[in-house]
Amino acid sequence: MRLSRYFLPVSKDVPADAAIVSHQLMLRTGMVRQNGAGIYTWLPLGHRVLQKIEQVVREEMDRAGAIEMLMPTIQQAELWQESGRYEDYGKEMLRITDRHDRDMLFGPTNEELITDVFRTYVKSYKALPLNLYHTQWKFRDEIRPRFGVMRGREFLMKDAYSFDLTEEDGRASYNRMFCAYLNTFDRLGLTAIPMQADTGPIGGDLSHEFIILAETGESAVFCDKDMLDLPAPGLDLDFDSDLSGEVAKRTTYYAATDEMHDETEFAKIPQERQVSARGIEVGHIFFFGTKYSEPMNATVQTAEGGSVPVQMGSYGIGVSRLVGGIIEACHDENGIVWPQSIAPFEVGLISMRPKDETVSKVADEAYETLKAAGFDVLYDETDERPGSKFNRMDLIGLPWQIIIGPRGIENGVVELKNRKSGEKSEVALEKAVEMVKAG
RNA sequence: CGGAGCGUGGCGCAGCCUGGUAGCGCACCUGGUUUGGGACCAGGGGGUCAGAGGUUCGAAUCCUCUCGCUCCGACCA
Repeated sequence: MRLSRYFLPVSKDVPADAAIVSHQLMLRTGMVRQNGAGIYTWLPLGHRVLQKIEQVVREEMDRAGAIEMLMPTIQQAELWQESGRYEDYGKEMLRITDRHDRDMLFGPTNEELITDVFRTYVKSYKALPLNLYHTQWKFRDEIRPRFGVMRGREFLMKDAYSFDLTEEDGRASYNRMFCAYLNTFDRLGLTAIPMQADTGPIGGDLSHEFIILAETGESAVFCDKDMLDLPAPGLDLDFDSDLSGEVAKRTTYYAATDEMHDETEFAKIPQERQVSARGIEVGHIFFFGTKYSEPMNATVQTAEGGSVPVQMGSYGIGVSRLVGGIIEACHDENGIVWPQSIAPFEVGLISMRPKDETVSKVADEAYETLKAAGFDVLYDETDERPGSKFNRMDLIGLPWQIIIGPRGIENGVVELKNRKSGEKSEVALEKAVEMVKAG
């Protein structure tokens, strides 16, 4: 993408309304624009990141055997009346009425809809296990939205739903999601800690929150330091195998959020391993058995000819929240430092003298070479001073910068800068391509 | 919903107390000089001062109401 043709409204000034660094940076880099309390327009740069995160989440869900679909944002009230949650959900549910005076709502989550889909089409235990997911906008009329996209009212969430014949199978599905989540967050450059969680209004008895540590996190969290060093299960994990060992490896450690915290248990950890910090919840998984299948009559026939309510779980990842969460974890005094996996562009190409024919020709060629190598490239060929170009590129945090100017051209090299380490090297373009590919 | 604060060009702010032709920095436009870490000079465009009532000869400024936003608390991906 040529910067002169792109839409990238960056700002030097820190917006007064933004209280935390990720929100400030998102506004300064022109990723989002606020429309109202907790409601945001995603501008091109922010939209790119959102889509990249969504894609990583999608790939890991697919790898774990989940199947993608798409459910609507606006739902009819009937299904919610059936499950009983139309009353239970309270004011957080945005209720609306259509022209025929029908009760509708903007979906805060999708258990009812998916259960309805399931009961309509699935009748036999032979179709199980089944895991269906989608990534869709949700609306929760929060009492107090805050911190930009971290607690918006409208937010993008990936939610998956598992269906199994028995509770034991259901727990196996839960374990698959547990491992898939660890891999997902790992790919996003995050250390996410699974923590025993309260099940809240969704219900059920088995639930974990996935928390990333950040000073600006909304909840106090406590865990064993050793947990932070556990590697993710890995992309070669066999999801058809028994994953209870992988899960147990991580659930034996002490890790709890504020509301589940047990000071006595925590004190049993050696002092130097006690981590007391703040965290951001980026994922939440539940196994809730027949909480919805029973009232909504979602049953399957068993091999014996009987009929039982299906065992369900639900698994959410806050995709739009992750944008803020990742920035909280990945920034420095100069701006954002994107992990390569989700950077809006992988390479920022800077032409130092766009008005100089030689420089411009070499830079244009480099642009084509980089694109051909498969990179997303933001090509700054604007006629601005070097300082503002460097600063802008640092601010938006692309992992690699390739700088092309008269000095390098004389020696047949480009300057490659790693945004995270700040390391600069003068190498031939081909070598730079290799280095970027290597990460 | 309880508590605190803020609404003045796109962004950051001053002006309000003590009423009298709306100002500064950034950004933007034009011309020129510049060009390896946010340049300089000259000229220029853009604001129903959140909205509605009221007081007054006169309101960004004083009074009343409404709306919006932010922060702290209880709730949550």
